[in-house]
Order: sequence, then structure tokens, then C-alpha cells
Amino acid sequence: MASDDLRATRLEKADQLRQQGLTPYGYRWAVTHHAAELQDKYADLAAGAEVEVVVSVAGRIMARRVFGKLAFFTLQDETGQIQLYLDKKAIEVSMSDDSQAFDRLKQLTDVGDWFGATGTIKRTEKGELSVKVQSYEILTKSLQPLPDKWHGLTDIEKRYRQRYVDLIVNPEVRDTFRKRALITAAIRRYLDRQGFLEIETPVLQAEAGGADARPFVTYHNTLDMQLYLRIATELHLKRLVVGGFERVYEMGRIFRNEGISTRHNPEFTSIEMYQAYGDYQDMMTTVEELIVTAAESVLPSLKIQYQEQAIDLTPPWRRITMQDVVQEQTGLDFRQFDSLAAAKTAAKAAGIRDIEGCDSIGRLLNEAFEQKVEATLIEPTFITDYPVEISPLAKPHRSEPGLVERFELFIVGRETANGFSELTDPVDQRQRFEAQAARKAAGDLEAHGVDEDFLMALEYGLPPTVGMGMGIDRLVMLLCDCASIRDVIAFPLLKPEASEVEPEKS
RNA sequence: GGGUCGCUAGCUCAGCGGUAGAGCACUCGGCUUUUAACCGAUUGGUCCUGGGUUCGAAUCCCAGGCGACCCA
Repeated sequence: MASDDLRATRLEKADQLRQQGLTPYGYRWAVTHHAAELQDKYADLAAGAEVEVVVSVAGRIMARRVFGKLAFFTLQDETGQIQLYLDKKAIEVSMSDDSQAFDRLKQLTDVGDWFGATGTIKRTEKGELSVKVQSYEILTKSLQPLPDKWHGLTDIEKRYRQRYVDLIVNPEVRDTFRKRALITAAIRRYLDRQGFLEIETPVLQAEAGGADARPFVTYHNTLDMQLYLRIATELHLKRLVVGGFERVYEMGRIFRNEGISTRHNPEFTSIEMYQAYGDYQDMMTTVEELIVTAAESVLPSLKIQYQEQAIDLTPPWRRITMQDVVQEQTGLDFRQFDSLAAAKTAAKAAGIRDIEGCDSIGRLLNEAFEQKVEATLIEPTFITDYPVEISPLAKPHRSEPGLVERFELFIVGRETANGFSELTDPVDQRQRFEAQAARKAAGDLEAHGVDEDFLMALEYGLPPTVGMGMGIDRLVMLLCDCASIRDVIAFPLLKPEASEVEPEKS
């Protein structure tokens, strides 16, 4: 039967409910128990045994097995499933003023309907824990058929486009989003205990900054001005430290106008945190604690499995400088090079590709790191002491010229967190902004202009401060063993289907 | 950006040049211990879209759309 016919049949059933004086769209149901709670509480109840306790449950009908004078429904709520035992005689006794109570179950309910039931506990002869129903109500009539009860919904595109259907029929999807909520809650609890305040900063900004990324552009009508969606929360959180907040953070949505892949969604969630008086060594320890806390909120052990790979999150994690780890993997000692030409020659000999555009030894070092090292960093590893050229907001290293006090955390070959002792010298910061602005002027779409107000804030004085940013989606992917970022974002961005596209105005 | 693969009933899929199919779901009938309930009978199609080749296209070719995976 075609989709429209299935829908028409269900609309007709809704009308029949109205003719019986009932509404297909109820108002309230007093739930006393959830499925998982009952399954747990009566786990030891013997087959065939009954308990004379009245419970009330509600959920979606996921399966119907109807006999002449007996029916079994599988009811699914947020926690799990429980069977409803629907006995014609029992229902006719307890709903004696409703002569159609049992026939209505057979004729006017469908898989997908929301349903409330009150009754007693009974484990059937076949061993299935059930609610032996005394009274019930159809709470919401569903007009759309659910996917195949056995094969479920496997079409990946349809799962993302109609996530609500995915959530109905794939319990592991519900589990991922439950874990995501537990992870973000655990992170906020941890930071709260450490004395951090969450302060919200603007999404709409006159000048995007704080990262190298193309921004989304939007427009404010009344002010008649172009605005950008933020690509980072960094510059505003640091203004708050200037203002006197010693520990601040924000967990929120970031927007980057870039490609879509299994690891990139144009909007994603980051956390950035700033701590006055600390340096990058302090922050590495905090990151360890933060991620361990998040992992413990959803996993039984710190020895975890990600896509067939075993990873041990037990701290402390390895800390090694970028120069040392590159030397370890390639044999190249970047401290020895006294000219860019010499470094390029050696790098080419070591098999590092596409380095013609590198205009400094520091960028070359980073290129060598990305090509030869990143993918090998499976166990959690902090890489430290980055070249200043690729770290425009980080404080110069206290003893290593040309480097900054910065770390990035890698797990399963992916950048998971990025932090540094913050640059507090406003003159130095201005020079670095101006170097960026020059790149922007030269056509680099990921570079941004000088943020004068931020420089002004630095002139009032930023105390010694360490900051850190981390992608929440990638952390959830790691802890929930998800291969694609779309598996941890409830409604990932998709191109509209052809039929949804409005015709171009010409 | 490049390559490979996919798109057929509400769902999961088969069919690969000759009348569009199966299972589940739906509809009708039967059934008081099922849990992929069962038994019987029906119903259900823009074969992603548009061109082309052909006597004939879901099938072959071209272009486009959406998606997946790999590479850069």
C-alpha cells in the first residue's frame, strides 16, 4: 500500500476514535514507572508470577501481536521496552463502561502510536515481563508508518534527514546523545568545582577572529552592517580575564564556513577556558583531568576502544616537543638548520611534500609534523613548543627563541585540544595581527584583520593567563566510538533534497 | 577539487535489454501465551531527474541531483 494510503487509513482511525468520543491527541498521562526501572525491579520475578501492584507506563507502540481475545504490545519509552499484556476479559471488567475497549485495541491502534497503560505486573508463561493492562489511552495517533521492524532504518541519508525516525528505531543512537549530554554535564561540573564561571560571548561579531578559518557572513538590517558568525570564543573570553574574571569558560557553538566531512560540520561545539596566573604546563594537567572526568561519566574504564583501536586514557600522558617528536619520526633535527634553504633540502630528502610555499623554518617544521607524525599519535600525547609563525595568539617561549608555549593534544591521530600561555604583550600582539592582516589583504580567506578593541583590552593588561580550546564533538566521537561527526550531532547540516529547493529567482 | 560505489513499494532488498518482484508493514478474515507471532486472501510503483541509443530501457550511454567511502 502506498504511503498516502497508509496515512489515509490512519487518519480514518483517528476519526473513528473521535466518533467514539475519544481524542486521538491526548492531554496528559500520569506515568509512575519507566520500562528500564520495571525490568530492573522485577528482574527476579518467575515466569507465570504476578504482582498485585498497580503501575502506569507510557511510550510508543513498537510491535503488536494480536490474537482474537488477547494481545501483546511492545511499548518503548525513553529508557527501554516493556510488554503490555492485553487480556479481553480483564479489560472488559476494569473498563466496564467502555464496551469497545478491547476491539479498539485491535482495530484502531498501530505501531508508532503513543500509548498510556495502567495495570499490574506479570511475567508471562514465556518469561516476558509485562504490564497486565487494566486501563489504557491512545495518547497520540501516529500517521506515518515506522521502518521495517526487523531491518530497521539503515539508509544513512534518511537517518540524518529524519533523525527522529532514527532515534525511534535505533536505540544505540539514543544512547549516543544521552552520553553526549552526560559528557557535557560532567565537564561543566568539573569546571564548576575548579572555580570556573561560564560566561556567554557574542556569536555575531563585526570582526571574526581567534582562529584561522573562513567565517559565515550575515547582515544586520537596522545597523546596516555586515556581521560574522564567530569562529572562536577566544578573544572575548580573554577580554573577560582583563576585566578581572580569573577563571572563565564557554561551551558553545562555533561556525566555520568550510567543507563537510566525517570530521567536519559547519557548526560544531567547542569549549574554551582561560585561567589567570597559570601556564601551559598547568593546563595540560587540567586537560588530562577534564577528559578523564568526561570519560568516566560514560565509560566503565579508561582503557577504551575506538574503531578497533585500543587506547589507554590513564594519565599522565606523554609530553614531547614538536622538534623532538619530528626528530624521532624523521631523523630531522630542526634546531640545527641555520637557513630555510638548508631545511628545505633536508625535508625534501626526508620525503616531505609540497613545501615550496613554506616561507620559514617554523612552517616547515609544522609541515613535517603534520605529514610524518600526526597520524602516529594514537595514545594521548601532548605535543609542545610550536613555531611562533603558526601561533599568533601564544606567548613566546621563555627559553626557546622562535617557539611559543603551546601544546596540542592528539588522540588516535587527531587534534583533540589546543592550548597555550596567552600572549599578553599588546605591542607583540599588534605585530602578529598586522602580519595576519597582510595575509588577508593578499587573499588568504582564513586570515582576519586587526581587532583594535582586543588590542585595547590587552593594553589595559591581561595577567599571565593560560587558555585551552577543545572540540566537544570530536571528544564525544572518541568516547562513544563514533566514526563520523554526524553520529554525534543530532541534526547535521545536509544539502536540501531537490524537491525542497526553491526555484532560483531570475 | 579528483576517484569509486549507491539511489527500485512505507522499510529492507532482488531484478541488469523483452509483462516491475520478494519479505516485512498496511487492508480483510481466523486465532487467549506471543515476542521477526502464526494461518489464509488482498493491496501497494515518478524503478532519483532530464536527455539519448533501441522495435523495446529499471537495465546500455550522456548530463544533472542527493548520499556514502577513499584520496588531495
